[in-house]
Amino acid sequence: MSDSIGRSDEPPAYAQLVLELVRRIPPAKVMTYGDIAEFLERGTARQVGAVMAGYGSQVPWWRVVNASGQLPEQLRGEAGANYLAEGMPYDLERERVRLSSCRWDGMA
DNA sequence: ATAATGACGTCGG
DNA sequence: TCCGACGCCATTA
Repeated sequence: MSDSIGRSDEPPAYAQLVLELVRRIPPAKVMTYGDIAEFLERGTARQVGAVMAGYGSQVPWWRVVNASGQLPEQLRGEAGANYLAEGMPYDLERERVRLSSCRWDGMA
């Protein structure tokens, strides 16, 4: 066990913080990995990426993109479908969202 | 203890 | 705009 709590197989505390935040990103809005780390004042963009890689499937993962408004090659297809479905400002040609108009600051 | 590895980010050319 | 070099930092080898 890595920690004394050793409690079950649920996501580590940090992962839960990230997942909670991702869950509240409104439809047609996104946050970058770096935005999330900054908002939580915890971890770094890389850390957030690691959380998404491990538990992303449990949340609206397509609303978390890199600073270029993109996701890894393999997820672009599925993400694109969601973007179109919720009206996300999306550049089909470059396969990336327009951060200038859909970036969310974390405030409702 | 050292090195490689990532759903990353900034900067310079 | 695109791309490579670096910096970053927990995790894994």
